[in-house]
Amino acid sequence: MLLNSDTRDKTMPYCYEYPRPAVTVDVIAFTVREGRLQVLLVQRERPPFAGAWALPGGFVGMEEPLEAAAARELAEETGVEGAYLEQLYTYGAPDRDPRGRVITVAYFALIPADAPVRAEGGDDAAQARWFPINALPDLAFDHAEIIAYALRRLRYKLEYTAVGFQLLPETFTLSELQRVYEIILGESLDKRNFRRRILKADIIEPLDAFRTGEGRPARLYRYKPDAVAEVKARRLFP
Amino acid sequence: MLLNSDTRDKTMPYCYEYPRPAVTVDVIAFTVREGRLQVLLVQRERPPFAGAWALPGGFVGMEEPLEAAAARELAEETGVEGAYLEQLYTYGAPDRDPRGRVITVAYFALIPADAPVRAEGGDDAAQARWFPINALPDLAFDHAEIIAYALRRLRYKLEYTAVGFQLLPETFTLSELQRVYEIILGESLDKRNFRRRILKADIIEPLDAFRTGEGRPARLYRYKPDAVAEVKARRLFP
DNA sequence: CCAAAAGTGTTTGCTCTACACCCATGG
DNA sequence: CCATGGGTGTAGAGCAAACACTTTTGG
Repeated sequence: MLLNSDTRDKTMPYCYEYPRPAVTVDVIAFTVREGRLQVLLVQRERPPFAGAWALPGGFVGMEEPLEAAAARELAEETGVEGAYLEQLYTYGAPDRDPRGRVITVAYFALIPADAPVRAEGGDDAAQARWFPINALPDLAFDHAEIIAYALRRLRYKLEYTAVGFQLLPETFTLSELQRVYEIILGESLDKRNFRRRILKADIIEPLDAFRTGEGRPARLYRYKPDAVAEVKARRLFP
Repeated sequence: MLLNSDTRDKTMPYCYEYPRPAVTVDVIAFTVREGRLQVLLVQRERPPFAGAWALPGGFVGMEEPLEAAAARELAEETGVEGAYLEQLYTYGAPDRDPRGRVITVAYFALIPADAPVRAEGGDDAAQARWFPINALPDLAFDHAEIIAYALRRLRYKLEYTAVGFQLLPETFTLSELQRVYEIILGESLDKRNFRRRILKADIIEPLDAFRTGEGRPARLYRYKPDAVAEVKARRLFP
């Protein structure tokens, strides 16, 4: 079998002459809206699984880094750029796609609550929608498994890392931050302990501004600009 | 460009007609021998990087699961089967291989100290050798970066998971186990605290046998058979 | 009996948890 | 002045770290 032979650099004596799997990226985009953790899904238009919901994703360009492909797919589907992206896992069971061998590199993304997301039918023909994590439709391929794992990892990261900020606007109140944690972890937290822990971590700083609403106005915070770099440094996944 | 078109299922109307990256697996095989943490490397015979040392690895078969490919490469290089294997990360920078686009799924493996490893020139033409982690030769591709990350992850896992047993024979003494931890973490640990922690974790059980040598004989332990399953369950990486 | 490694408890500091009331604002 | 959410401190328990001597065997 001689395939892909025209993409081969003839000066390099190595055996590239085999059929290759297709490589895709899939993105698990999380956001917190309407008090719930939600995941972005798109409706498939073509078989297999036509009409079913699936993770946004697509083929990796031949000159495109993997994370760039994930960022591109996310941007195409939602218009969101610059979101937090992290490689999750690579799924490659031979039968995971009925069309043939497709290996997919899954990324998870955190979308700030105030990001203007163009969903509900983006310019890509496919319809895109947010679904609450506990009310997912039937999913194509092995995407249910992928989402379940992404959720585990998100919860886990939330406990030892400062990644929760990525789901909030640039400035936020401590109560808003706590609510995000509670929604994702699925349990309620003690206000005083939460504030103490977060402040001791020394990754957010108070601003001279307040959010006004019902009740006493709440001080606004932002994460320290250099804490962003630190979150990356602490990452266990490069 | 119409490539790979003969592998396509014609009943499936989807665009597979694009060039594809090659997909490989690379294995970072750790072992503890001669009091040091070591990594298995093979010497490349062909360009690029002919003569340089590299991680064992190779192409993924079209019907082969990713982990199976990693296990196969490891077995071909060392004869070791059934070792602990865990997916590490997928590397896909467009320029990481001068021959063209090669995406590699890296796995790390833990080889028990008593496993009969056929290295030093296996039946595969390439020579294979263990290298101490702190005395690595120049490495091909981005393999130095991959090993650095694998080491970080190994150290991290050792602290919150019971993975250290995978580097020891089926039965071992607590001192041997402690030595493995010390070698990998690069620091010495308090004997009493170490024993208390390990025993409280309730994953190993004492046997009615002793290892005799210089000094007082040491009780042998093994990890509980069902603890193996539990280690897998605790895994954060499916 | 001596060398060598195995084995064993207690104290102390610290971190995490549980818990209840006053404060500032808008209507 | 009242309803609403924001903001604050302390005591007790459980956990982790520091630390030194006795025991068993082989030579």
